[in-house]
Amino acid sequence: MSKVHRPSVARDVAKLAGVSQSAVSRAFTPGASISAKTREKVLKAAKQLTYRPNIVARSLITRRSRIIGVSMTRLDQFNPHLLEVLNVRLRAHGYGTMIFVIDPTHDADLVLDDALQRQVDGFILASTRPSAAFVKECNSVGIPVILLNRYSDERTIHSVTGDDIGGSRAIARFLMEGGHKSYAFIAGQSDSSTSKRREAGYTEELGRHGVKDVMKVTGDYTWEGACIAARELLSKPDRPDAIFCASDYMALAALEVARHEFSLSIPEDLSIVGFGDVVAAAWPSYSLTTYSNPVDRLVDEIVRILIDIFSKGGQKGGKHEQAIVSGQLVVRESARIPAPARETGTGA
Amino acid sequence: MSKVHRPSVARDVAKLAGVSQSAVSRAFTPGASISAKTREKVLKAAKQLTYRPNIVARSLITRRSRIIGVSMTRLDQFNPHLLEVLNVRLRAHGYGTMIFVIDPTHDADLVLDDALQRQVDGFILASTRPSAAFVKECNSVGIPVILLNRYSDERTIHSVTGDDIGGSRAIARFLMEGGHKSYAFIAGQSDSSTSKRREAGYTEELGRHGVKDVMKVTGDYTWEGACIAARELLSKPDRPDAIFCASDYMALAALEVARHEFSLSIPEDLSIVGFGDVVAAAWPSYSLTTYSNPVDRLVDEIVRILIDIFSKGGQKGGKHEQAIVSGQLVVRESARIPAPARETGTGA
DNA sequence: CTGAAAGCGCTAACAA
DNA sequence: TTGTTAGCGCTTTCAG
Repeated sequence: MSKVHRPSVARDVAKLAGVSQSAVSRAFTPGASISAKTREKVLKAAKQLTYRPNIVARSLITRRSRIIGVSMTRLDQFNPHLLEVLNVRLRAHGYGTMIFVIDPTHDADLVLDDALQRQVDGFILASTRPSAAFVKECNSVGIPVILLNRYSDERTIHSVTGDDIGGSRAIARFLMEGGHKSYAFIAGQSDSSTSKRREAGYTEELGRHGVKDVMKVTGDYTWEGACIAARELLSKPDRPDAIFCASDYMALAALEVARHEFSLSIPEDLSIVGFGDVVAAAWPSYSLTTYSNPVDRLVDEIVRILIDIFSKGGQKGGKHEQAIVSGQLVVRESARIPAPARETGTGA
Repeated sequence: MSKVHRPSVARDVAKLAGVSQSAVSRAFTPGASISAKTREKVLKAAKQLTYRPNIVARSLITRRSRIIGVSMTRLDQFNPHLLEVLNVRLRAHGYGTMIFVIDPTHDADLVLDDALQRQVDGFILASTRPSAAFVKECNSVGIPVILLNRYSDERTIHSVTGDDIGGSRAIARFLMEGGHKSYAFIAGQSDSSTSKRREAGYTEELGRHGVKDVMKVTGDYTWEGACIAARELLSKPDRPDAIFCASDYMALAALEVARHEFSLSIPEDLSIVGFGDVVAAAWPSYSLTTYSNPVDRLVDEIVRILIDIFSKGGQKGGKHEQAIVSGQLVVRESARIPAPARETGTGA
C-alpha cells in the first residue's frame, strides 16, 4: 500500500514558488499586501503540492481557534435542524462547530472545561446550566457565552430565545376564543426558565380574562413524563378540556395518551397545544396546533451577536444582549378552532 | 466592567511553582516521568492561576488535533442520538467532535477541505459522498475515513453499517409469514448503497420463496417523496398489501398516506414496515414494525476502528474494515403478525 | 511589495 | 527526575 506522506507546509510551497515563506502566508490571507504576480506563483505551487494552510498553527498565533462550542444535554431534545443551520451559517463566517454533549448526571463544568482547553472562541449553551464560576471565567478571558432558549438573571451572559411569553399568551387567547371550560398546563423541568416563562404567559393571559384556575403538572420535557402528567390530568373528575404543553414533544405524548388510553377525540373532547413547531407536529396523525420557534431567525441572532463581538475584537464586557425572536401561532387541528371569524390578533 | 485577562500559560505556572516550563508540561501529561512532589507544586500553582493547557499548541507539535470530523447532508435525517452517543464516547478517549453539514447542492469536497485544514484526525461520513480524489488524499496523509451506513466498493475506506441485507431478509420473511399477496418497496435515493442493499435483501429473500414480482417506487428518503411514492403504489388497481420502506421516516409517511388519503386500516388492509427503529416508530399512533439499527453498537464499532488506528500511530494503509452490526426485528403493529407463533419479537 | 526574524504555547529530545 | 534547547507551521512586525 502507498506510503503515508507528511502534508506539505508553507515552506515547501515557498521553495517551489521561489518566494519567501511569508509570501505564502500572504497569498492565503485575504487583504494582505501582495502583488498579483506573486500570489499567482504561490497559488500555482500550492496547488501542485496540494498545500492547505494549517489552521491549528494559525490559531496558535492569532489566538483565535475559529471554533464555536455548542453544548446541550440531549441532542435529540435540542433541535437538530437548528444545529444544522447554525453550522452552515457559522462556517460561512469561517467558524467551525464543535459539539459538547453533557451527561446531565455529571458535572457540566467538566465538559465545558474541555471546551475551554480547546480554545473555543465562543459558547452556545442549550439546555445546559453553566455554573456562575464558569461564566465568570469565560468573561474574564473574553469568551462570549450565549444561552439558547434559556434565560439568565445574570447580566453577564447573552441569550437568544423564542417568544415564550408572547407565544403562550397567544395560545391562551386562542384557547379562550375556542370556548374551553377548564385549562391545564404541562410543565417542563421544574428548573427550566423557558418552561416557567411559558407557564407565566399562559396563566397570566388566562387570568387577565378571568380564568384563575389552571391545573399544573410537570412532564419534565420527556415523553414518559408527559404521558404520566397527561394521565394524571385526564383521570381527574374535573378533567380539563384544554391542555397547553411546554414543548411539542410533550404535547404529542399527551395527545397519544388522550386518544389511546382515554379514547378522547381531539379536538372535540380535548384541545392540546404545544410549543416549538417541531417537524413531527405537522404530521397528519398529530396535526398539532403550536407556536413556532423560527430556527432561521434564532440562528441569525446567535450569529449576529457572535460575529459582532468578534469583529470588535473580543467580548470586552459591557453590553449583554437578550434577543427574543417572535414566532407565530401555527393553527392546525389539535385544538378547537374558534367558531366565528374572529381575529386572533395581538389582543390587549 | 472587569478587564479581559490573557489566560495564563505554562511559563507563568512554572515561574510561580519555581520549576521549569517542561515540568509543567509533564505534570499535565499522564505517564510522564515526574516526581509526585514536583507535580504537586505545579498543580497547586496551576490551580491558583486557573491554568489550562492550550490544546491548540499541543496539537501543533504532536500533529494530532484530537478532533474527529463528522459530516452529513442533513442532521435531522442523520440520527441525532447516534451523534450524541458518538460525542460522549469519543470524548472519553480525548477526542472532540466537529460537525460539517454539507449542502447537497454544493460540492462536498469544499466542506471536507475545510475539515482537512482544521487537521481533523479522522472522518466519519454519513449520507455524504466523498470524491475518490478526496478519499485518496485522506489516505495519503493518513487520515482514516469511516463511512457510516453507507458502503463503498473501494477498499480504501472503512465502513460501519447496520445489517441491511440481513434485516431486509428478516422483514421479507416476516411479511411472507403474514401471508401477504403482493409486495412493494419504497426506495431511498437512487444512488444510496444502503437503499440498494435493503432492496436486494428484500427482493432476494422474497424471490427465494417464489415471490418474483415486487413493485418498486422511489421515495428519495424524504417525507414528501415517500408520500408521492405511497400514493402511486396505492392507486394501482393491483395495489400491494405489504410495503417495505427503506427508512422509518418514509414508512411513517406512507402510513399517513394510507390511513388518511386511502382510508386503509393498518395492518388489516396493508402492512407497512420500515428500517432503523427511530424514536417516532414506537409512538402509539404509528407503532411501526421495523428492523433496528443499534446505535450503541454502531458507535462502538466506529470508536473501536478509530482508536485502533490511532493507537497504532495512524492509518498505515492496508486493512480497511467493513463492520456490519446486526440489529433485530422489532415487531409492532403496523404489519400483520403471523398467525401461528405470535411471539416473534419483543415489540418494545 | 517583499524577506528576515521573532515568536504563539507547547512537547520532545537531549544532557545533566 | 529535571532543565535546557529546539522546533511544530504559521502570522506578524520590521527593515529594505
